[in-house]
Amino acid sequence: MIKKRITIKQVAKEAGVSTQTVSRVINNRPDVAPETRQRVLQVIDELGYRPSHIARSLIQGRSRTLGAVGYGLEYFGPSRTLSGIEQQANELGYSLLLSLLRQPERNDVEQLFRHMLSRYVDGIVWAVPEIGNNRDWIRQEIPQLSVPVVFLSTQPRPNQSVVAVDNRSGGRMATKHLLDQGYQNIGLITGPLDWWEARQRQLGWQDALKEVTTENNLVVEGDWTAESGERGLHQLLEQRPDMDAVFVCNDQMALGALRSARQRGVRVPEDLALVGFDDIPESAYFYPPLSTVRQDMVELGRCAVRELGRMIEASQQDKAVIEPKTILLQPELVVRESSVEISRKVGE
Amino acid sequence: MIKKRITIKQVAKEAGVSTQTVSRVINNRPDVAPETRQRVLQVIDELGYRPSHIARSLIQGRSRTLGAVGYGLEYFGPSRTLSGIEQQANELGYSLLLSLLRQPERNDVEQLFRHMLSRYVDGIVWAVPEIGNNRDWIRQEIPQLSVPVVFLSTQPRPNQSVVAVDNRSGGRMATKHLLDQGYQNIGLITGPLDWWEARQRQLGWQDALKEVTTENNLVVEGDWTAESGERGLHQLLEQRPDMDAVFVCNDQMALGALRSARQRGVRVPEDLALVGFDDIPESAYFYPPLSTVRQDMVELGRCAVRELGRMIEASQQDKAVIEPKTILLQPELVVRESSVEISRKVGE
DNA sequence: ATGAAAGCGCTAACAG
DNA sequence: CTGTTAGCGCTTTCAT
Repeated sequence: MIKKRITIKQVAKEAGVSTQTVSRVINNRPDVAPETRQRVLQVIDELGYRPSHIARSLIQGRSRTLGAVGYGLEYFGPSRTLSGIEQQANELGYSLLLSLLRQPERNDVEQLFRHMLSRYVDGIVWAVPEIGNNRDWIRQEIPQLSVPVVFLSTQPRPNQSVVAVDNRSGGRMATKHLLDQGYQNIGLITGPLDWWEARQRQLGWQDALKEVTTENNLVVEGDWTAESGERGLHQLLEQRPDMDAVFVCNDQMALGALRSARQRGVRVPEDLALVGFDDIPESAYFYPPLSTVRQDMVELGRCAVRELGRMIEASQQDKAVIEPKTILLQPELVVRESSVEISRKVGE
Repeated sequence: MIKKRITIKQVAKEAGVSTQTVSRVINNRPDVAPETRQRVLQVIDELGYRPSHIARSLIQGRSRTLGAVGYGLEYFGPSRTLSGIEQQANELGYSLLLSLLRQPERNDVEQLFRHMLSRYVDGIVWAVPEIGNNRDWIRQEIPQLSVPVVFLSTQPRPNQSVVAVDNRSGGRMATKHLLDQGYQNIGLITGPLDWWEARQRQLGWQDALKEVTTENNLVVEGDWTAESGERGLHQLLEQRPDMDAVFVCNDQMALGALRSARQRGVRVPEDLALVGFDDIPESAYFYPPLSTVRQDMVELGRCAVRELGRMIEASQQDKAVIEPKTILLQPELVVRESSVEISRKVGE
């Protein structure tokens, strides 16, 4: 049952060559005589030999492994992102060392980094939302850090590589769409405002309304949950009975808002139009189907890993360190019934 | 910028001791003089030394890393499960090497295992649903495998450790609940029947109906998507206009069924009761709120890792190899409005 | 309580 | 084309 690991030495002995030659074979080096190669390959097969990645890592100081730090896997976005990260890492020939944060607000970054570095990760994808000042460590830690890091969904910073969805643009799209449909008083249910992404969506809403009066009582802060969306809409409608549309900053809260509307006898979209954010698979089946802003989280993850791969390559070749980039992915408006003028006309 | 790794040697030299002593200190061995320890610790701190996990793994033949193989992270269940796996692994002091399968039906298991073993994982959590015969490899591969493996959501097999939710019991609960509420003709929208879990839920439905006639035209096969739930209910209602309740095998399909009912003017639960499966966060906000069967996927993952940890310990100590266990987690019925008799009475 | 030697499994840098 | 010699960073003997 307890198999002893078969080493390059045993293969070498069995094949009557040096370990070097075996090494050359398993690394597909060209400078091996075809027959020798054949023989070695056969012995490898017979013995069931498999190279030790660990030994290689030790020598080369790199492990072909990427560290991924995530948060909130229970939500739709983050799990898609991780999926994208894994896919791209895999395609680039990297393994993934996964760590999940439980308290994204204040994280013991130092220890986490140490942990990953002690495992010789070649780079790190930081897929944790920027909340409060949970990025303050960057300035202190990063300069001493010996591997490239890419940040996801983070406010762009000089000298850092960041990949994010353009939430502001998304918020603008959603709001502009509502204006285009003829709605006048457009409320906002935000995410928790210590989240950078939530603030960006709010800014987008403001952008779109800039020429219209932007009043304070059109905004309520939610916490991403359906429950907060339900409460949020109640409150908003109390404050502003004349409100005829709301940009709700994620689909879950929009679902809550939908219930809220139903309970108050407010028809969507006839009396009130709603646009969400995220395009979770369920939102097409809400009642009514929810207009929303789709962000391609899988692509976000892939994109981050691609960028990280580039940085790793560059640092390996000791070229001038690659210029940190900020990549913004554009979201896409998905129009469904919860915001469509045509229903509105019919309804009124 | 390019930091050279600080080694135990440098620390030893700086502290005026041998590398051994340093090793003892960083491993918290008792046999070091207090003063020596102090000195070494101080040098470690000054130099910013961090032990290399890789070197340790090479020597000890273990890496304190668990391999996790997953699938379908974009769905609610699997991502929760992974979250649980990561949590428990972390608490037990293990890192996680993550691999995601893209085609769960036919997977190149061999290569994946090799990959993980070459990285000296101490054990593997196989969190891929059992679909078709994508477990056939077990008999061939496992005996030769040198590390413990725990299978999630897999049909229990002799000599394998399996942790799964009791889907059959869940199906029974859901159906029995509908019977208890006085519904008579209870249909079924299943998941894809090449999934073991889907078949189990179906068996649960059959169990509950065993004394009632179980007719074939009460069953439709879905594919877990809302769309298939929508189609499924249409078809079922065509076939059996007398049907007054349906157990829908996941919440997404139930959402589709809800729409289907609405479109046909069928009231839920007055004309038709619905029970789902999973208890995704949204289902409490469906219209009407969905009764469902909750499974604790986080606990599933945790439980699997705990079991794996035990197996690893045992194999390390070379005790008689631990007896493979099958652990079944019980799901829990969550009753909401989509199946409640009281509404029914009111409605009729 | 501490140190010296050996080596985990492999590759880099030379030689030949 | 192939072999030799080091040594990655650490721990495990076994001394002392």
